[in-house]
Amino acid sequence: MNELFFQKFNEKVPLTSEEQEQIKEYLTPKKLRKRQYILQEGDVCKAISFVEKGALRAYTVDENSNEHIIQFAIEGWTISDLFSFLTAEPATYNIDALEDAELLLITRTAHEELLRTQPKYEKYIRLLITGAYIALQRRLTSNISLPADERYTRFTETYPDIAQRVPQHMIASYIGLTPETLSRVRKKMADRK
Amino acid sequence: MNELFFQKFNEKVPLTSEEQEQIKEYLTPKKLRKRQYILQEGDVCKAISFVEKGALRAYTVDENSNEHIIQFAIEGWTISDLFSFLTAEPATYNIDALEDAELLLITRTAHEELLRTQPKYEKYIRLLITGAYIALQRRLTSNISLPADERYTRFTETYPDIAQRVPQHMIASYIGLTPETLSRVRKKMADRK
DNA sequence: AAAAACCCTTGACTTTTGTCAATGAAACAG
DNA sequence: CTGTTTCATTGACAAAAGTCAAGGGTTTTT
Repeated sequence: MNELFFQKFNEKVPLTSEEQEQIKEYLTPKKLRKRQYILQEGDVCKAISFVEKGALRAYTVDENSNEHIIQFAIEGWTISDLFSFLTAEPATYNIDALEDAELLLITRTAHEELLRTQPKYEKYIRLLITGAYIALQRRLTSNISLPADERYTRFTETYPDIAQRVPQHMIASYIGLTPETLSRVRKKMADRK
Repeated sequence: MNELFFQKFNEKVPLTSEEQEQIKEYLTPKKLRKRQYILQEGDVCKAISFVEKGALRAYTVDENSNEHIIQFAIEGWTISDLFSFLTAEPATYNIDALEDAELLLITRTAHEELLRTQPKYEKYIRLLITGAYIALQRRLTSNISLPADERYTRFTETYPDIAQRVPQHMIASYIGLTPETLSRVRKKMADRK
C-alpha cells in the first residue's frame, strides 16, 4: 500500500504513472509493532520513514533519563534523524512506534540514486524539508515566546489528531513541560471555562 | 563584491565560471545602515538575503512589546522569512541590521527563474535549507532539554563570533531568557570558576 | 560637549515551573 | 482473570525564571 505516499508526493510534485512506477521501486515497506524501534541513538540512521499507518515519535534521553520528545509522525508524515541520515554519523535520536505502524522507507542508497536520476524527487525533498523547516521555526517561536498554557492550546489546535492519540506526558515533553505541569495547566484552563 | 557568496556556494555545489556568471546576473547587491529594515512584519518578504558583510537579526514583537530574536546572520550566512518568501503571505518577522551591512539579495523572481533553469541552484537551495533545518532542530532540542546556563554555554561555543558582536540582551532572547536572568547566569558561571 | 538612548547589572519580590511522593484508574501481558 | 506497568492527577515544597525599579557606564546623536 503506497497510496498515501504518492498522494502526498503528487500534492507537492505531480508525477506521471511511469515516474511513479520508477520511484516505487526504491521504496521499502516495513511494519513496526508498538514500541519497536526503527532507530536507536548511536546507530546510523539508514532511512527516511514515511508513515502510511500508525504513529511514531523521535526522542532523546538525557543524563537524568528524562525523555524529550523531538517529533511525532502519524499517517502522511515523515520522520527521520536527518542529520544522521545525511552525514552517516551516529544518531542522537531514538525513533519508535507509539502504535503498530506501516512505513515506507527511503534508504540512503535509494535516496542518493533518486536524487541523481529523478529531478522531481529532488524537488519533492526540497519541498518536504522546506515545510519541515517552517514548521520547526514556528514551534521554536512558540517555545521561546509563549507561556505554557498557550503553547498547549496552540499544539492542540495545530495537531488535534496527534493530541488525541498520544499520551499526555509526551505532549508535555514536546512543548517543554513536565507531565505534572501540563496536568495543572489543563486543570486551570478547564476551571476558567 | 560577490566573493563570499560564491565561496559558500562552491563549498556546497561546485560551479564552472560560466555558471557562476549566469547566477551572478540574478543577484541584487544592497547596502544597509545599522538599524535599517530589510523586512518589516506585515510586508511580504521579497528576497533571501545573503550577508557579505555586517550583521542582521530576525525578530518578532509580542503583545507586551517584547522582542524575541528568531535568528542572527553575519558574513557568509543567509537570512529571510522563508514562509513569507515562499508563500507571498505577510511576514511575521522583522529583519534589520545590527551593523552596517552589505547584502546580496535573491528576489522571488530570481529564485523561481534559477530553480527553473539551473539545477545546481536547486541543489544549493536544498542543501542550504537542510543545513538550516538541522541547526534549528539542535537549537530546539537545547531549548527544551537544557537549563539556562548550558544553553548559554552552548550558544557561545557554537557561535563565538556572534556572541562577541551582538548585545547580550539579544542573546538572552535567542536562548529564551530575559536579560536579567542571563546577566545572573553569567555571574554565577564566573563565580564558579 | 551635552543630552539622549542604550545596555548591563543588581536587589527585592512574585510567579512559574519543577521535584518528590502518593494515589487511583486504565491499559496490557501472561 | 490477575498481576504489572503505564498514565494522569494532586499535594507539599523547592528551584528557576520573570518582573519591577533603580543605578551607572557606554555609545550615539544632535
